[in-house]
Amino acid sequence: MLSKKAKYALKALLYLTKNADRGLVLISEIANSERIPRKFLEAILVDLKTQGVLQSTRGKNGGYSLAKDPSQVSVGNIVRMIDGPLAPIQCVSHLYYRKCDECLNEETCEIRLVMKKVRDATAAILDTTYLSDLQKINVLVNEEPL
Amino acid sequence: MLSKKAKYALKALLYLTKNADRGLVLISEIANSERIPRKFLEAILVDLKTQGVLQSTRGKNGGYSLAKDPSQVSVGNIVRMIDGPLAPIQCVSHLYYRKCDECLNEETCEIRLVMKKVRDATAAILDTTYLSDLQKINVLVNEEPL
DNA sequence: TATTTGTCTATATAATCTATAGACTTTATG
DNA sequence: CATAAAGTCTATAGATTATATAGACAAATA
Repeated sequence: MLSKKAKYALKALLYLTKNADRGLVLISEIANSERIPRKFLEAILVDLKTQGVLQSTRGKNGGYSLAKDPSQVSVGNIVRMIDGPLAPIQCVSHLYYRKCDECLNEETCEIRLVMKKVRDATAAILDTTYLSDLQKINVLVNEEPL
Repeated sequence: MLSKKAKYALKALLYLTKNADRGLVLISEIANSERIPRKFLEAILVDLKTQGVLQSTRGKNGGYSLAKDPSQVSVGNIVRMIDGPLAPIQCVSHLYYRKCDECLNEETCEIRLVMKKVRDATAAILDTTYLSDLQKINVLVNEEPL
């Protein structure tokens, strides 16, 4: 399960992607628009800034904007930043690999093999889906005829 | 992330699958062989029994065995029994569907679409992999030449 | 009736998730 | 230079879940 934190992060980043032409956007605008608890969102944005996905300016007229091109930030990147490994078990993770405590022989672990498939399938989707891809999805929907 | 509980459940079921011909197997044997905390495993097995995957007999010569044919029990079944939904977000789950609290329009939610792909890919793997499939994996490995 | 084995109930600890409060710092602008 | 508007930092708190452990209880067999 994706944490709420990660879901909020994705929503916030997508909002900033959609509003990239408007320059800096206020935390509270994002919080209101996406119905994310204000203070919780603050912490998430600081986190994303630390990780280099966002940039911000303080003081009057300040706010947040993307630090990278939306075509360079994948959903997989973001989920990993907030929640850690995509893999259902760590012994199958690429970036967060760790041996299972109780496992005697990793080579012959059948569960490991199934979970590896799941990890690979998940990564294949999330690591090839970028913010820019998500943004495009509803363009047609929003362009309703007058 | 799969919980340890679910991983232990899978390991225990796989162990029982491999030892199906031996009749009833002791909790403590499973716990020792798979290095699962004994008392914790107990609770898991009771759970799996309640859900109809296992059967047990009390008293001397008692123990656990599978209640179904291993070709009828999928990894997806088991994971759902213990951890609930396979889906990364509930709004995309088939059996545990629930609307996201903060979501205004589910139809146009881009995040929902990516996560739906992940859920479908995961389900495609786990719902078509049965205990019997897992059991087969190491048959060749174990049949080492003398 | 003693022993073996599963069952039930309660408890404990730790971690994580989700969130909130409030003081502080920076920046623009009048 | 004072004020207002914004992000930042630190602390905390409540709830839930994960991961166990202990011990009394019930059933089956020999």
